[in-house]
Amino acid sequence: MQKLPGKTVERLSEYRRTLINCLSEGKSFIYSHELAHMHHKTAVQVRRDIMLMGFSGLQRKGYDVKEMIDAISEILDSPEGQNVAIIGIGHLGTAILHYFKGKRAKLNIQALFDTDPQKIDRIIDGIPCYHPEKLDDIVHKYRINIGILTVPPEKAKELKDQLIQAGIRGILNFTTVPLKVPDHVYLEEYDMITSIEKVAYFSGK
Amino acid sequence: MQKLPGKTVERLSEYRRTLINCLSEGKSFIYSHELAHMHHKTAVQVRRDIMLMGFSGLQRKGYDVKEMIDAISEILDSPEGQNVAIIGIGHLGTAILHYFKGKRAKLNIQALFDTDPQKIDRIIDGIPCYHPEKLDDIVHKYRINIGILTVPPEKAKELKDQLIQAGIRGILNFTTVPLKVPDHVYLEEYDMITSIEKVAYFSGK
DNA sequence: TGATGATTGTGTAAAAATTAACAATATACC
DNA sequence: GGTATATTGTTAATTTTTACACAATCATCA
Repeated sequence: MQKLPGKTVERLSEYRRTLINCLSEGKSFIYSHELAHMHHKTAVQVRRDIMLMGFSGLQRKGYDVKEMIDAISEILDSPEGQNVAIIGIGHLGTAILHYFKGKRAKLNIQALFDTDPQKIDRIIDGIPCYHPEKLDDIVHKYRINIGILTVPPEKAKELKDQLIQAGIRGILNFTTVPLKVPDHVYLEEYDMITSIEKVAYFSGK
Repeated sequence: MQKLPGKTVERLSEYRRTLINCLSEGKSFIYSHELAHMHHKTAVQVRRDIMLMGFSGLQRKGYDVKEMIDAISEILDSPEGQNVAIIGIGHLGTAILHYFKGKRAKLNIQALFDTDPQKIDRIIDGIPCYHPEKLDDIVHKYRINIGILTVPPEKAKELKDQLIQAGIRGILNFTTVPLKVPDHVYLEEYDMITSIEKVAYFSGK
């Protein structure tokens, strides 16, 4: 299937989380306007997103929560699963590890990398941590295709290059340095400072 | 001045960081296409952003780096500065604290909040940490107007309400729960899981 | 000093994203 | 069983964002 717009993908991911909560609360049907309200979106947008992914609801009853979770998972999760590495196990890397662990069956954090001797060759929260010099080996061995970069800015470029060299397909860059990647690698960047500055700007007079 | 588009504000924040690096490397002028290239943007977009904020460069010489930093700061930084609190000093809260500390003269992290007895009434990285029951007092005392929420999802709503009750103007929500806020409060939400799922989606076949 | 060429600034066009509008339809109620 | 009504699905309109195109301008160098 044709790739969906990035914005729609983001929203589907968000909807899914909410839907999982709904299900656990025993709610089995949901209206577009309910879901919209929970996400500061409009009902039309929710319906359009759902339409774009090829799912449908029942008129006057809304959407079957369980079916919709499955439909979103069908889109977002690759069937064979994907393996993830976190590069840089400082506070941010650790936060991501905790947030994520066990939440998504199809996204497995397989390896951590850090230069801290206290961490190298230890198991951290169930996941082994290695020295970055082993990056190439481990990426191949565990078929890792996604790297999450949470290293200090001065190391970002070097490790990005190593990840690409090792054949990674996607990078999520949390460092403050914008990175360049070749076309066959998907790059997503997020910058906390920017978010904070944006809040500061819009919450000021 | 009229508020700029959110996207432009984000880019200005990013440009500023790059420009500060340029300056520290002794680069005193920069072309729109150079800045664009560093940020995966087009030169036109950079020029338009600069135009929107009312700054100008010199034809054939580009933009004066120092002047442009000042121009962006004029836009993004409120002159009297803004005071920030981080609510939840787990790994993520700590990461933000470290990332941010001392980086922006006009955004002062004034207080931390956490329920961990090990942290309450201690100074963490130079900033005092309090029990959330003191939130209202401290927000007023230090004139805090921005709150960064990095608490477990089940506590998000309650602490959001307390922040708003205390008169906060902007919230940056890093929890996985979408929040509702009244119109006079600016809300920015970021969800790591969504970013990772987006990378997984677009880096898959 | 005059021609050249690179770069900015910006009106206009294009593309992308969002919203409005409304037909189709299934449910609930009488 | 018939009617009213709430909700979906989708086309069309609108708005927002980005890119194109090019005139204006100023350093540079012959």
